[in-house]
Formats: sequence, C-alpha cells, structure tokens
Amino acid sequence: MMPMSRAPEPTVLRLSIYLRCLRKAQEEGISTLSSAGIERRTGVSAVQVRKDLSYFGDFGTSGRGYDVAGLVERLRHIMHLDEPRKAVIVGAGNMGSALAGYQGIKRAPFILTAIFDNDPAKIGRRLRDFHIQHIDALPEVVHTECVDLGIITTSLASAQEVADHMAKAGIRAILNFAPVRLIASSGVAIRNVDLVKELEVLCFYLPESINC
Amino acid sequence: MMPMSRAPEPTVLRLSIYLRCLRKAQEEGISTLSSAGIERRTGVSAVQVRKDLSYFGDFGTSGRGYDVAGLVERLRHIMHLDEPRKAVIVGAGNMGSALAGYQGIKRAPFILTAIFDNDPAKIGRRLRDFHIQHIDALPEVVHTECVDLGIITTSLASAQEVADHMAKAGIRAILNFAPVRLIASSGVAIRNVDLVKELEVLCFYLPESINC
DNA sequence: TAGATTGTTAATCGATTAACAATC
DNA sequence: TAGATTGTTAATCGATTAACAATC
Repeated sequence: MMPMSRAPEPTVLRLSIYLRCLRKAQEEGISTLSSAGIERRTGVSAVQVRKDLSYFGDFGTSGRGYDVAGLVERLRHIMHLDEPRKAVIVGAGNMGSALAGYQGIKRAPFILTAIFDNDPAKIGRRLRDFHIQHIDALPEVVHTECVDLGIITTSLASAQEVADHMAKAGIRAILNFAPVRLIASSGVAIRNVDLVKELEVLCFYLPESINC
Repeated sequence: MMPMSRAPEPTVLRLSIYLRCLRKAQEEGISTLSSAGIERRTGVSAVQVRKDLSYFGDFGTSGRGYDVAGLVERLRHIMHLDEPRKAVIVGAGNMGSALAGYQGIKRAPFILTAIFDNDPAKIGRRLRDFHIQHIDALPEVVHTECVDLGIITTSLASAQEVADHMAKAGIRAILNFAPVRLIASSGVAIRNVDLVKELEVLCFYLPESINC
C-alpha cells in the first residue's frame, strides 16, 4: 500500500538485480512481467520480489503483473539512477586503469570524470581518455563537476587517507578496492570489493587438493 | 567443544577477516589476542568472533585469549589456504590484465598460472608475466597444473560458456566479474564481483543531487 | 584466589517464506 | 465470471546477541 521507507539491505541489493532483469526484458520487447516471470529470470522467488517492491510502493496490476517500462522508470528513480552520477577514481595503478577502461562504469547514468594519483611521475600522463591529476586537485574537481562517487584503487597504505580526503571534499559514496575495512566518515556510504577475501572464501568451499 | 561442520556463510566470510587481522597482529609482534581485541581491530563483536570460531573447534584459552600464530595456522587449514592454490584468468581484457598485475592474487597461497582468451589476435601476446593462451588449452593446463580457481573477466556474452568450460575442465571454484548471475554446474562454487551493482547500490544510499 | 576470558545455551532480532484476501 | 496475480499479514527460519557457567 504505502511506500515504507526502511528497506533491508538485502532488498536494496536485489533492486539492482531486478533492474537489470527488467532492462533485458525491455530489450527483448517484453512489455509485462509477473513476479513469477522475474523469478524465472533472476532466481529470486516471486514472493520475495513482491515483498521487496512493496517497500517502495504498489507497482503491479493484479492478474497481469508489472509493466516493464514503468517499473524500470520507478526503480531508476528509487535508486537515484535517473540523473547522471559522476565518479572519480583515485589510484592510477592496474586496477584504476582497468576500471577507467571498463564500459559498465562509463554507461549511463555513470560518468567517469577524472583519475587521480599522488605519484609525481604519473601526474599529467594519459590513462585511457584521461590525464592523471594530482590528488590535491580532488576537492576542486568534486566541487565544479558535482562528483557523487569516489572509487579507491590505491594501495592498502593510502586507502583510509584517500577516503578521508573524499569525504572532506563532499563525496558521499565510496567504492573501495583496497583490502581494508575503511572507517567511514558520517554520512558517507562505503562498499568494499575485496578480491583476496573472495578468493579465500572460494578456497573454503573447495575440497582439498582434488586436482593433484 | 566439538567442531560442528555447517558454518553459516556470513561466518565463512568473517573467517577471512579474522585471518587478515591476525596476520597483521603477528607482523606487529603480538602473540596473544582476545576476542575483545579482535573486535577492536575488525569491528566484529567479540561474541560473534567466539561463536564463529566455535563452529570449527576450541582454539582459545580461558582468561588469556587466542594464540595468534596458532590461530593463523588453524584458520589457514580450515580455509584450505595451507597449500598452493593455482588460479587461471579467462578474458585478457582490461580487467583480466589488471588482475594479472594485482599483487593480492599472486601472493601465497595463490599462484596465478595462466591467462586465456578466445580472440586470435591476442593469442601468444605477452600480458604481464604471461603469454595469452587460447581457451582451448584450458583443460590441458587445468589438468597438468592442478588448477583450483577460475577467474572470469570476459564479456557478459561469453561468461556462462566459459564457466561451463571451466567446470568441465575440473575447476571447482569460480570468481566471476561479468555482470550476470552464472548458472553453476553442481559442485562448483561461484562468487560474483558485480561492479555495476555496487555502484547502483551506492547511488541508492546517496541523497539526490547534493553536490549540484 | 580473583580477574579475565572462553565456549555454549537461551533469547532476540531480522529476513524469508507461506497463506490468503483483494482485485484486475 | 473465472483465472491470474498482486500486496500484506502471520509463521518460519536463521543469524546475532545476551547471559552465564566453566576454566585458565
């Protein structure tokens, strides 16, 4: 009935899954999808889909399901993806370079705006479509370009300092690739991509030495 | 008391956190750490730490805490990180290249063994310390080198096919960077790193247009 | 012994699932 | 109307937290 604000985090993660599924359906020319249809395409149970969506409003039609285009628009709005979201990368190493070339981060609504580093040897050098800027220029760029998202691809040693710089510059959301749990400034959302952790967890589920 | 096998997944994820914390403490020359000490260093509550460890055995000493070196060894064993773990990358694009240069994946117990692609133009070319091999060579390499881990950095379009190839070649654990939920062959553990999803979730938690 | 800290059992909390009335 | 499907309330499930006896 009423949009209740506080959705659990697992729900928010699934919204992104639904959005991807609906966009794909849209490309396939499908105009209506039931929660059962979304289950078939995502693996998330139909009742979970309906429950998740119900946190934000009534989007479906009894007996028919959800209008695909309409729900895409609603989800885009709910997730704040209906206007451009500018991002900057700090750390012009391997990972920063890979992300700067990654299409997913350059597609709407995301706009990759600048890349920073603190290594004097790198400043001014070209990386993909960008010139690497000194980290000191971050606040200026964040301010003039209205940057929302900060991506940290520095070494472990610099990550917390960079996160603090970002928060101070006004960035309210950080994606961190350094293998450290950052201490968040208040009001700053942080998500961590921890590749070593992922590999270690996979090893846990691996039977010991199957191949040898 | 008794090691009870079935630990919940959140527990397994935290084991990796504890291991990192303990290794750091070890480097700092700390020989004993209580669950309260681990809480201070990781943010995971002391009772959670004790509960998590209790799934696998009794590792602590009442009144003192945990022997750091001993617990590191125990955790390494529990997580199957006490012998080399060979990994291959499929997809020699930006992300594959970045991972091939990433130290975290080259440090013990991980050994990056080979990189594959299906683009004839790339085969044989040098990438970091490797020569890119044709994907058809995957089963041979997996077999002779005893590869445990497969990392997928291909496009969305190829990811499922590559996952199937990996499973058929005998790889039992896959780390997937393509933005798609892979259908796992039975007995194959899969973890997904979904960067667009991470960015979208961050946007959800972002207030709308603060900087503009 | 007294103080500190573990490992476990019971209580709580939060998310998922089941059941179902409402409605197109 | 009959069939399909939604949104919600109640029941279940699983993980976290609290309480505490055991023990070094």
